[in-house]
Amino acid sequence: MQSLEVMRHSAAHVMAAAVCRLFSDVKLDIGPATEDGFYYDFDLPHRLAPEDFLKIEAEMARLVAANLPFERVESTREEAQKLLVGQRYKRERLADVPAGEVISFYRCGDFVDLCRGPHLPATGAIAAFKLTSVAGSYYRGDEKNPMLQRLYGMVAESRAALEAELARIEEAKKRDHRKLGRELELYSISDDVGPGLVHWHPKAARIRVVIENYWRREHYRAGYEMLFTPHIGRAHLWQTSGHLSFYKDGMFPPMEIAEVGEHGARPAEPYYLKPMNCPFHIQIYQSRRYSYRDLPLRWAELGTVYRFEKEGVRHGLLRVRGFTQDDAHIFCTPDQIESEVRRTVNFALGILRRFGFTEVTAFLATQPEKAVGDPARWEQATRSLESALQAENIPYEVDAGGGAFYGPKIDLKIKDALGRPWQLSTIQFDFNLPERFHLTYVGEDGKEHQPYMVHRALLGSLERFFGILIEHYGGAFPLWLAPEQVRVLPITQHQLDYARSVADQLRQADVRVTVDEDSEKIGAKIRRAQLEKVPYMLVVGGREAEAGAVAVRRREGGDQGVMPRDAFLERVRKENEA
RNA sequence: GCCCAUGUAGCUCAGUUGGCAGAGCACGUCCUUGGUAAGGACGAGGUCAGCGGUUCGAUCCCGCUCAUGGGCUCCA
Repeated sequence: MQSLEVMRHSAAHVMAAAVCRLFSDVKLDIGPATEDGFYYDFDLPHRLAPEDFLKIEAEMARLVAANLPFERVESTREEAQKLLVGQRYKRERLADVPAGEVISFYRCGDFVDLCRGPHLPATGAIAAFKLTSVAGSYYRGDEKNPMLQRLYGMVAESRAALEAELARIEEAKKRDHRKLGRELELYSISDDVGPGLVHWHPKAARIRVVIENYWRREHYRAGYEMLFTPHIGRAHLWQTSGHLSFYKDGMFPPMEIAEVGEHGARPAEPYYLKPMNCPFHIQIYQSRRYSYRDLPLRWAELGTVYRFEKEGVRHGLLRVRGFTQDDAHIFCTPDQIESEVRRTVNFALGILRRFGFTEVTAFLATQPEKAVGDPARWEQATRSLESALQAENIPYEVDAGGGAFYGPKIDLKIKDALGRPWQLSTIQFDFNLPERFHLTYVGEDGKEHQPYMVHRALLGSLERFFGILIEHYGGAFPLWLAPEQVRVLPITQHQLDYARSVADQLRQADVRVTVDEDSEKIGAKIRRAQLEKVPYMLVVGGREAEAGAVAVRRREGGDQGVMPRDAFLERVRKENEA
C-alpha cells in the first residue's frame, strides 16, 4: 500500500474515533482511502452536518496531537464477535472474512476497529487534514439496504500539500461547466421545458456548428454516409428491438394516439420517443437487399435521443434526458470486421486529438455470463477488438465479462487538462439486433448471411462532450472553436466606421467577429472581452485607422503589437487551420 | 428512486426575533471621446420557486410539490 493511502486510511480511523467520542450510539461500517482522500460510513441518530465539522476536526486534532500509536491486535473469530457486540454492520463485515484468514483489529487510543490495515505507526504522522462533505450512502452500495451517513475528508503530508490539493479543487470549481455555461451565456435548462433538456444559446450553437461541420467532413472523408431519421417510432418497433421489454423504465412514456382515417378510428398503437437510433438505421438497411459487394456500410447520424433518466442522476450537461449522439452503425461481413474496427479506433483517435485529447486509454469489455450470440462470433469479435488496440498501440485493460449482453466493446477514455478521466468513445458489437430484425446480406455463395453490426459513438453525446470541453478549456476555447474569435475595440466613436470595416473584412473571410460599439473607455472594453474569453482583441484608434492597421491583443499573452489589417487576417486564417 | 442541504431582481448575494423588499454587477437613458482589465449621473427591474395551512398580517413558522447542489444507486 502506498504511504499516502495508508495515511488516508489512518485518518479515516481518527475521524471515526473522533465521531465516537463526540456522539452517542455510533454504529461503524467501513472507512477506506479514496483517490483523493477518505471517508467513513456511520449510522448514528445525530444528523451530521457541516456545522459539526469544526467540532469533529478539533477532536481529531487532539488525537493527532496525542500521537497515539496504532496497535495491531489479532484475534479469534469468537473474540472478535464479542468485541463487536452492538455493531451490526461490523459483525456482518466480520462474517465476510473467509475462514482461516487472520482477523485483525487496530487500536488507537480507546478506539478499536476491525480492520485489515496497514496503518501509520501513530496518529502524529497525520500532518494536515480537513473534512469536506457529508452525504447519504447505501450500506454496501445496495439501494435495498439502509442509508448510512458518509463523512468525507482530505489529508496530506503537509499543510502546504493540503492547501495545494484544495486549490486544485477550487480550480475545478472555477471550470465547472454549469458555472461557465451561465457566465459565458452558453446554455440553459428551463424548468418550464423540463429538467435535463438543454437549450443551446447562440454562442454554444456556434461552437456546436463548428464541431458538427468538422465531424461531418471527417466522416465523409472516412467513407461514411449521413442519415437523418425520425424522433419517434411505433411500439412495434421497440418490441422488436427489445427496448420495451428490457429498458422501458428508461424510456419516456408512450404517446397514445387514436388515428382517425376514412374508415374511422383504428386501434391506437402508441409512439415512443427514441432512446437509440439503431432501429431506424436498421429500417434503412432493410429497405432493400444488400450483397456482400455492398458492404461495409458505414452510416452516421447526429441522432437526438431521449432517455428518461431517473430523478437525482441529472448533472448539468453531463447527464441529461435529451441528447444528440454522434452515432454510427457499421454493417459488414465477418472478414471485414477486423479492418473496420481498426479503422474506427484510428478514426476516433484522430477526432479526439483535434480537441486536445491526446492521452487515451482503452477498456476492452468481454463476454458476460448472460449473453446472446454464437460463441464463435464473440471470439472473433473480441479478437478483432483486441488486435485493433494492439495494432494502434493503445494501452488497454481487459474488463473480463464487462461487455453488454449483445456484444463485446471497446471504450476509450481521455484525460482532460486537469488530469480527470472521461469516457468518450465506444465501439460496440451487436449480435442481438441483427438477429431480432433478421438482417441478411447475400454472400458470394448466393446464400443469405447475417451481417456483423457495430455501433460506435466517438464524442458520445454532443451535450456531454460540450460540457467536458468547457471544463477542459476552462471556457477559453481555442481559436477554431471560439464562438467569437475576434472583437474589434474602437478607442473612440470616431473610429467606429473604421472598426466596422475591419470587422466586415474579417467576416467576409468567415472569421467570427464583432465590434464593441459602446462608449466605454478602452480599458473597460478590454476587460469585458477578456472576461468573455475572446481570443483576439483588435484595438483601433486614430493611428490605426490612419495606417489601415490594427493593434493586436491576445487573450493569453496580452499586447502583440500593431500590424496591417491584411496581415492580421492572414494570421487568423493560418491559426484557424492549424 | 434514496439521504442531506438549498431556492430572494438576469447574475452573485444581503435581509426580515412575522409588519411597505435591499446592494453590487448586468440592463436602459443621458453626459463623457478617454490608448490595453471597471468614467459619471439618473432610471427601470420582484407573485421572496409553486400550492396549501397557521396568523389580524407569511418572503420569514408548518406541510406538500417542483427544481437545483453534494453523495448513493442507475446509465441499453
